[in-house]
Amino acid sequence: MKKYNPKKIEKKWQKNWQEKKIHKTNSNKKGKKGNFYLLDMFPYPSGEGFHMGHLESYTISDVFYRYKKMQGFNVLHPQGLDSFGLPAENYAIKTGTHPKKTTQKNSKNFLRQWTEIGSGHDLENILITSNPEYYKWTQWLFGEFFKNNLTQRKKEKTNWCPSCKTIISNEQVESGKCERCKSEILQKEIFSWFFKITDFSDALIKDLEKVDWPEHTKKNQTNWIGKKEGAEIEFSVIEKDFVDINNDGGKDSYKKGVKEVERDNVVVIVEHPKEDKFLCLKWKKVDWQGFVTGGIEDGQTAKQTAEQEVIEETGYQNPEVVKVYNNFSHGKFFHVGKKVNRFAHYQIVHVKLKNLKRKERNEEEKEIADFFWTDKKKVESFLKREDMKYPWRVFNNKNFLKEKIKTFTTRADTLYGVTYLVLAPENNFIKNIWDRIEKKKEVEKYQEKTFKKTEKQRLENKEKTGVKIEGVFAENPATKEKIPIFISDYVLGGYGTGSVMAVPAHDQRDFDFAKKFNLEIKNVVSKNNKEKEIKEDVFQGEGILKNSEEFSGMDSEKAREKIIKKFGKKKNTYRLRDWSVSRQRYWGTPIPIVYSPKGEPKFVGEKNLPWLLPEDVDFKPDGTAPLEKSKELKKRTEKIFGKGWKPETETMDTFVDSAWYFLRHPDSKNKKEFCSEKMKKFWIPKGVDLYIGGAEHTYMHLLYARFFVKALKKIGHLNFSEPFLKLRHQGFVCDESGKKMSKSKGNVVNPDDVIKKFGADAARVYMMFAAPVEDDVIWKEESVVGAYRFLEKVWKIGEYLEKKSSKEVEKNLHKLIKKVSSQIEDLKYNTAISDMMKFINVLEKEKEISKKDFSSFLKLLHPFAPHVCEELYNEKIEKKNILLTPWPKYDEKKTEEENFFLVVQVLGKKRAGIEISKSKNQKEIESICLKNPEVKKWIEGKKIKKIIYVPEKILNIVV
RNA sequence: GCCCAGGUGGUGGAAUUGGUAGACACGCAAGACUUAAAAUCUUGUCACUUCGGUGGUGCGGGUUCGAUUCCCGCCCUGGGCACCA
Repeated sequence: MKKYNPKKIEKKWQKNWQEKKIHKTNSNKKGKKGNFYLLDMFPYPSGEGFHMGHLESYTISDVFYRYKKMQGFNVLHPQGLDSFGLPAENYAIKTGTHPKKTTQKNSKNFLRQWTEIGSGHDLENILITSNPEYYKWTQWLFGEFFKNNLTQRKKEKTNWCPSCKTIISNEQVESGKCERCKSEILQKEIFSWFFKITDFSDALIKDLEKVDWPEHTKKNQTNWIGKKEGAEIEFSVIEKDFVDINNDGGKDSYKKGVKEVERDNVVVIVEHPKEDKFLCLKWKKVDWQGFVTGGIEDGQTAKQTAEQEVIEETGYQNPEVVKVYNNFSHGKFFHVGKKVNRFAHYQIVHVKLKNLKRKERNEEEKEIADFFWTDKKKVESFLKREDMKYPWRVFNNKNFLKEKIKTFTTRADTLYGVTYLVLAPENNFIKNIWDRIEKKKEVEKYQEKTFKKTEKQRLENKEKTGVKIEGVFAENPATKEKIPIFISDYVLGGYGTGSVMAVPAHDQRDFDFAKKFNLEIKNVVSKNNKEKEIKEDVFQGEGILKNSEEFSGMDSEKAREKIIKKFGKKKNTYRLRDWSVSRQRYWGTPIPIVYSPKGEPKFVGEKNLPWLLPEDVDFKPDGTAPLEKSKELKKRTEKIFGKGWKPETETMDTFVDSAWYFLRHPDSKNKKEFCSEKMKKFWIPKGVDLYIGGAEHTYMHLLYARFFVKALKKIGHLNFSEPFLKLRHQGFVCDESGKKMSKSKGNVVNPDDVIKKFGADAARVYMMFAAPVEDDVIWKEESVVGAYRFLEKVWKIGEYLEKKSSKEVEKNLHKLIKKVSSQIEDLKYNTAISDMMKFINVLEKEKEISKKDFSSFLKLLHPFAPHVCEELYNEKIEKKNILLTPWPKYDEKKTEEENFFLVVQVLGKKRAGIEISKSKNQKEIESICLKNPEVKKWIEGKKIKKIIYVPEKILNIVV
C-alpha cells in the first residue's frame, strides 16, 4: 500500500467535493431528522488571511456539520465575510488602493483557505456585507427602525479634535491628544444616530433564561447591561442663606459673646383688595425680599401689631385682619448693625386691604424699601414651610427653585446621612439655574477642565476635585437640613441621574471628597447596636440604622424600603447606553437618511435602496467626513428629493452589519425581502440552532444581534426573540509558552504552513484533541506529530481487513460508536479523539477487523479528518462520498460486558481489584471479597463494622 | 475593588448525582531493527520507599466509610469591568 500522503489526497478530494457541490445548501426538502442551522461567526477578511484561531473555530463547526448531516439532518452551514471596516480604509489611506479592491483580494484568499482546511461550507453562496445586495437590507432594516421609533438622533459627548474638525474614537486619542495632529482633544456634544437598545434592557436580561449559552457569557451580558435596583430621591433646591452663623464678624452674622434676646414677632401677609395677589417688600440696602414684619410690643396683640406695621411700613391705610395663625414658629435672626443676637418667634397674620388708599412715603422711607405684588403660590409655599428662619426672604425670587435635583441611590437607607449633593459637571441642572449661581467663573473653569479630559483621563486621577455651587443649597428631605451642592468629575453624567446624594460616612468616594472639602460626616448605619463608633472609618456595609428618627434601629433592608416609600420612589438604572451607530468613516454602510431643507430627517425609501456608497470620494482625511465630499451623493439626493435636500454623510458602525447577517443566510439571494416567510419558517423557526465563535464577542456582537431580533420581533418581522438558541465558544490558540498569538508579539503561526507540513487532517485532529473546545489550544509543533501518527495508523488498517472482526474489536467498536456519538453531540471532541485512538491501539494488537466495521470507524473519524477518511472509504469500502452515507449505528447488546471490575477497599483504601460476573448478587460478592487473600490481610483480627457496596464499582469494608 | 473562568505528572489534558487520580497524547529513558541515523515497534515513566507500603489534584480546615469532586477560610494565574452612586 502507498504511504499516507495528505498533500495528494487532500487536494484531490477538495476538488471532488467542489465539483460535486456536496456542501450546497438544500432549501427545498427537510432532512429525515429535520433541519439544523449551524453557524460560525463570520470573519473580517484581513490581509493576513486565516490565523490559527480561524482554523480551530471552523473545524469545530465543521465536525458538527458533518456529524449532523450524516445523522440525517438537512444542515444550513453558511459562511460570509464581515467586510466593511477600518483596516481596509486605513490601508486605502496609506496606499490609495480602494477598499473595494482590497476586500475583493482578501476575500479570494479566505475562500481558498476555507477550501484547504476541508471546511464544508456552501462557498458559492457566501454573504459579503459590503456588497450592495447585502447592505441594501441593512439599510432597509435601518429604515424599519426609523419608522418604528427605534432610532434616535441625539446629542452625545464625543472626542473632538478642533484642528481636524472631526470626531475620533477613544482608541485614537493618545494621552489627551489627537494621534494624527497632536492637538488637544475636547469633549464635545454632537448629534449622531442611536439605536434604542435600552428599550429592551429588561428583556435582554430576562430572555437569557431561554437560551443554552455558557453561564459566564450570560453573566457577562447581564453585567454589561448592569441593572441596578434602587431609588430616585428628589432634593429641593433653595437659595443660599446669607447668614452664616459660623462666620463671626460679618455684617449679617451671629456675633459671639453678645447676648441673645428672645422676642415675639409678626409676619404679615397683605392681600390686595380686589385681586388674588399679595404684597411683597424689597429692602434696598440688604437686597432682601419678604413680608411685612414687626416685633410685638408688650401689651399689644399680634393683630394690633400687624395692622400698625402695615400702615407704617407700606403706607396703605385700610388693613383688615382676616386670620391670625396661632402657632409661633421659631427662627433665628441676627440683627444687622446692633450688638444683639435676636432669637425670634413668629406669628403669621393674614391681612386684607379694604382699598388701595395710601399715604405717600417720604424720600427716606423710599430709600428703605420698594413694593411689588406677588402671586398666591408663594404665600402658600411659605405657609407650608416648617423652618421659618427668615420669613422676610421667602418671597425672594431666588428661593424655592422649580428645579429639583434627582439622585439615584441603591442605599436609600443612608438618606439621613446625606450631607451634600454632587452633580456631574455636565449635569443640565447647572445650566438651568445658571442665573442664580455665584462665582460662575470657577464653575465654568472646572467644567471646561473636565470636558477637555477624555473619559479615560477622567478616571485616571482618583484624587477628588470639585467646585462648590455658591448661591444655592439643597434640602435633605429627611432631616430638612440645608446641604451644599458641588460639581465634581467623580460623578458621571451618563450614569443614573448624573447626580449623587453623598453619604460620606458610608461611601468611600463621598468620604474622600468630604475629607478634602471639610464637609460634615454623619454616621447613620452601624454594623450592630453595640459597636462603638470609630470616626474615621467608612462603613459601607449594611447594618442597623441610627440617627435616623423613626427609622433608627431598623436593619438596612427594611429601612431602605420604608425610606423609599416616604421620601422617594423605586427606580432601576442601567449601565447599558443606547447604541451609537454613526461613524464619520467611508468604508461602511451609508445611513439611508436625507434631510429636508428645514433639516428634518427622512428615510430615503425602499425604492431608492440600495442607497449606494458613493465612489467619487477621496478618503484621505482632511477634516471633513468622507461622504461629505461626494458630489455624486449630493446630486443624487437633490435629483430624487428636490433642491435643498441634503444626504446624511455618516456611515454605520460595522457591528450593525453583523447584527443581523444570520437572518440573511437562509435566503441570501432574495431580492424582495431580507428573508422570505417561507425561508424563515424552513431554516430559522426559533433561532440559530448552534452558534460557534470566540468569547471575545461576549458583549458587543451578541448583545447587538439580540437587540436586532427583539426589535424585529416588536415590529413584526420575526416571531422569535432570541437569535442563538445554543452558543459555544472556542478558546484561543497560544504559542508554546501559553501566550496568545498576535502580530505584535511576533509569535503567529500561519495555517498555510501548518497544512503544508502536516496536512489539514492532522492539523484538525490535533486542534480538536489538544484541549476541550472552549479552552485555549497550545500550538506545539512537536505534539502535532501525535495526530499525524494516529492518522498513519488508521491508514495502515487497510492491511488488516478480514472477513470478520475479532470479538474484542467488535465489542470495542460498538462501545466506540455509542461514546463518540454522544461526545460529538456534547462538543467533547478531545475525548472523542482519545477514545478513537484507544480503539486503534486495540486494533493494532488484534489486527482483525471486518470491512463493515472499518467502514463504521471511518465514519466516526470522518468529521475530524474528512480527507483521509474519504480516501480510505473510497479505496476500501465503496465509491461514494462518505459525507453522504449514514452515521453508524451500534448494537446495545454488543456493548455490554459479562463481567465487571470491582474495586475492594478497606477503610476507603484500595486493597484489591476483582473481576466479577454480573450474575452474582450482593451477598455472593461480599463473600468473594472477604475471602480474597489481598483483602484478608487487612481485615484479619478486626471486627467488620459495615460493608458499603456501590453496584459494579466499589466495595468498601469498614473495620 | 467588583465580576467571571481556572489551578491535577516534565507538557497538553482525562476522571465529578462523591467511588481505582493521572486515561489518551507529547516528551523523556531503555530495548528491538539498522553499518549508522531517521522512521517504526516493544517496555517503562507522579514522588518517596526498608518493595510491605506511604504521601499526593494551589494552601489550611471541615463533612464522609470514602473528597480532584461538597462546605468554610485563604493564596495564585488568566480574562473582563471599574470613581457605576
